[in-house]
Amino acid sequence: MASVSAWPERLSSKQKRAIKELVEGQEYANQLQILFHNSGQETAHLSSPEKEALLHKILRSFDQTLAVLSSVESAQVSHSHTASNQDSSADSRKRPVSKDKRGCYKRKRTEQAWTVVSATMEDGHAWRKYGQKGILNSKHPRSYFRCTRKHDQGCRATKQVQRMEDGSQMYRTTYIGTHTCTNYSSKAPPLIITGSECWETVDVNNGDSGIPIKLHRDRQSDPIPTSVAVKQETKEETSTTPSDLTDLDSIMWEDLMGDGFEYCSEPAGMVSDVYPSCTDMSSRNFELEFGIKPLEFEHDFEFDDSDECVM
DNA sequence: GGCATTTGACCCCT
DNA sequence: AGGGGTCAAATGCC
Repeated sequence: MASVSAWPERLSSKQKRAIKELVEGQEYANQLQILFHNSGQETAHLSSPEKEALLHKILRSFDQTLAVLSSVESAQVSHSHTASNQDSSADSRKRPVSKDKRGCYKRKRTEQAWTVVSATMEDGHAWRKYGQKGILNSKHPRSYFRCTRKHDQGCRATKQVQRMEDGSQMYRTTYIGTHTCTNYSSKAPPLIITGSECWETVDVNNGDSGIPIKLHRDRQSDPIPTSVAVKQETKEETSTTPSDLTDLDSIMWEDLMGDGFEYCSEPAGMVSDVYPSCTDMSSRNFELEFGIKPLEFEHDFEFDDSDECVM
């Protein structure tokens, strides 16, 4: 168990509190995992309310963390807006050119991300394309979209869409960040699930929406398509619980958490095989969320506390 | 005119 | 150093 005592000095109190909350959540998750491990054995007497209480503690911990991080972030955003408003006109396009400033930005590193394989790029949200790039060893370019509410509501959701390499008409869409806007139409998300290439795809019905969902099941260990996984990646420090997902995300989580779906509970070793693209931290978060194995948060990660690029 | 898309430039990260 | 992500001017569309 890592200690939380040796904070980097430059971390703000809020950031320290965020880390503390994460550590607490980790402890609760470990406890819960032990309970599940031992269920049916000597701790079978433990009531499910006890487990529920632990679960609530974990969720609360993540909520607190996200709240703290959000406040830190919004403070930084408002700070950068203040700075930029001082030296530029209202319309960024009309500001004195300064081509040097092009591309001046802070790359996002803290957003939750997950991948969806879909026959369509539509998902009920309004997106605006802001870029397209050819990707090395990929036949198809990758398109970059941001939420159309980015500016008026500060929604930070983005997505990347790329045609599948297998020649099918499917698109692999990576969502980064959750919608904080209220722009979501009632249109059901087309597809939810993704997995690694070693999983096979099974079509099932998506209830009212009439849009087929492709489930990826593990051929090796799960002959019956009950095991579903969302390839959820969390970049760096941010961890997300279903409770903080909004709109589309909530629906997705409900679909996944509802009857007939259960999360993979393969041994820890399998996790890295199934989710090869996850970063260290994201794997940990995945394991944490699914209670797969005990984990240790690194405390030497850094919050990006530097000033935003002034446009 | 307003908004979306295209596309080359620029910068971050590995 | 190079790939990938983002910016923003130019352009297109309604």
